[in-house]
Amino acid sequence: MRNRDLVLDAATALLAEPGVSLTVETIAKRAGLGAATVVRAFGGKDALLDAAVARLLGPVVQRARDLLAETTPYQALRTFLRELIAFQTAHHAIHDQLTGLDLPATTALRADLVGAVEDMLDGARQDGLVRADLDPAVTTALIGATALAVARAEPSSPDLVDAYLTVLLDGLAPRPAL
Amino acid sequence: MRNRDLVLDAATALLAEPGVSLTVETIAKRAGLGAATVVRAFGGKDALLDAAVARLLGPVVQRARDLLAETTPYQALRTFLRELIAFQTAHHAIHDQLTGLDLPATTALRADLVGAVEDMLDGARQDGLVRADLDPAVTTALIGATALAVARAEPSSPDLVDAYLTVLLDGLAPRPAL
Amino acid sequence: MRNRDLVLDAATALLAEPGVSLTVETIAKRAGLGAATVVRAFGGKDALLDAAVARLLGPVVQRARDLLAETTPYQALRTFLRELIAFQTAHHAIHDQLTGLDLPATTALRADLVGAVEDMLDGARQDGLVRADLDPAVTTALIGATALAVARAEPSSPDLVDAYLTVLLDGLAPRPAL
Amino acid sequence: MRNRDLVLDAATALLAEPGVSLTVETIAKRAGLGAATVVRAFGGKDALLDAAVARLLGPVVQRARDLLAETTPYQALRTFLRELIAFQTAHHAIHDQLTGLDLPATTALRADLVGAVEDMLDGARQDGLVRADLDPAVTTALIGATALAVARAEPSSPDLVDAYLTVLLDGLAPRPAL
DNA sequence: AATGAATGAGGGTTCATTCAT
DNA sequence: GATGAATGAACCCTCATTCAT
Repeated sequence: MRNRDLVLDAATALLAEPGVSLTVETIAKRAGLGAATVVRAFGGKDALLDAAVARLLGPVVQRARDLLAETTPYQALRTFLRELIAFQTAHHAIHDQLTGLDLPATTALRADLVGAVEDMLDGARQDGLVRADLDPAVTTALIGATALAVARAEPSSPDLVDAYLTVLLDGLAPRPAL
Repeated sequence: MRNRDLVLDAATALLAEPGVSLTVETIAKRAGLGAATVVRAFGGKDALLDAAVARLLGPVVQRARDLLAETTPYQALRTFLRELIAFQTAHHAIHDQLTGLDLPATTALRADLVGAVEDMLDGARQDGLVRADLDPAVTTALIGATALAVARAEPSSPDLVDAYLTVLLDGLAPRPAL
Repeated sequence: MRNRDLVLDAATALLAEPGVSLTVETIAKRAGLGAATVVRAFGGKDALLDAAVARLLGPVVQRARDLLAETTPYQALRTFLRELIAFQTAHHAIHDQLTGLDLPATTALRADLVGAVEDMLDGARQDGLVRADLDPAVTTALIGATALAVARAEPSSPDLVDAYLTVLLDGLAPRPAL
Repeated sequence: MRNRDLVLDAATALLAEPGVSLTVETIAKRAGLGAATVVRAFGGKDALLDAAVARLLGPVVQRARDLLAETTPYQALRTFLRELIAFQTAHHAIHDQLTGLDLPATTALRADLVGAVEDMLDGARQDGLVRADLDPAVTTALIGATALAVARAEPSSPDLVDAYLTVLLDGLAPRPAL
């Protein structure tokens, strides 16, 4: 069963390469296995990709939870957003090829991740560091959508990420009294 | 050729319908033509979709230029961003199905559009309405990436768009003197 | 669309050859076409076989109805059973390869055929030529099951058919008064 | 080898369950063994199924011989046919999944079984209880084919079996003198 | 010029069988 | 001797593209 890991490694690697086909055959070849073996090990392409993405996403969610426990919500948000973008940049192709597939584990982890970001935002709002005139859920959705987009922007540059974080956090800051 | 328009209309309509297959046959059926006619009229699926997307994007670019001529850069930016997001929301599926295709006309128009936004930003910056501590090109890229993402967010809601524009423009505002 | 007939002819021919694989590729090769063409013409293997079998079964059902109209029920039964067996013998493999497939047209025609046989039996019973101590539906089922089996027996011989009809009809005759 | 029995038990059980896949893996899982073990124990799927069916058929043949020794041929025939049908009904799927396979042991046992039925028929004919105007071999073939079909009829009902035996035996009875 | 028809390439999946452990 | 793992072959199906009509 160590081949499960071989397959997941191969799928992960391909997920990080933009423009790749991401067929079962491609994954199998990358793993040094036959296509049938790959299918058999996971029971279908969807399940395979679900497992691969979930394996990638798991540590990210954990990191969000850890940051929430270790530091202030606002600081957690700053740090986590930067890391999240770095992660998504590194796995550039994740979202591209996955539309229309049934990925229950991935969906669940994404919900966890959204929840963690919402917790960060709520805490920061209570600490007076995030404006209170925006709906929390909408704000979380906004961050989720835009962070992903920044990570996947072509070409991706550190400057873009810096600019994003600057604009976002300044835009989220409480409005100064007039 | 009148059929070119029929095909483009059909492709445009299908581009706006999420979850549709967007095969040559589907487009042809929608256009009331045979599949071979569709291919022959454009020389391939990529060229067809390129033409369809370009035809959609053309008026958008023109609108950006018009706004620049009619009003202040900052106001043009505000108005255009909202309209751009509405446009992309309406043609939700555009980006989904187009990854990996070769679309030269679309690429060129996107460059035009980016240029127009950059002009808006430059003008607004010179008017003192946008912060000057961010690289113009990077800022434009940031807007391009995030506006697209907000438009394609699931579920799309007017609240999300409002929150996006609020946070973005506040985040882009010049920093108050301390 | 004359290729629909080509495909149906090929499928019919293969249906008559015992031991053949009856794959889409086999059918296509027999028809002198590509496999994709065959699938495209019918929308799937099941639909193709359904059409082929239905095309075979249609005249058989019609013949049953004609016999009912032309002659006495008992005579119709005698004649039809012999012809039915001859038909099934000629298309030996029909039933073998079709278990588990979804064949709506075939199923409907089989129901028609069963209905016709039941009409023959009912009429013959009322004419006093078939015993009245057996349930009509059960008797029809009995004939259907056994006629098919006789037709598919290996090796099939005219003697077997003769013996079957003799035994069946004698066995179905009204019991003589003691 | 004790595993041979495990495998045969599993195969036998699956043979009795209609709608089951009857793959090597399914059989192995049912037997609590690995698929490779199953194949190695018999040298192939055909041999495995041949052994399984033969093991089922053995007692049936023996029962036929016992009945011939214990009672009159006609009574043996009546009893055996009912039991044979019950047996085949219970192992409904036997014939469905076995077409096209090479099963020498099964074939041999079927020949034995046919021989026993022929003996029953011959005896009954000599006792004046079965008509003499039909070829013995053909009559045996007729019974073999139809009994199997009745057993496999869908839906199987006791009424159908009763009707079959009634019609068959009445049809096989000597013709009354005119 | 238009198209119905055809298809080659490619995708996912199943399964009996083989082999290293 | 037993098996988890691997796989080649085979199957059904989709689709952009080509071609004879």
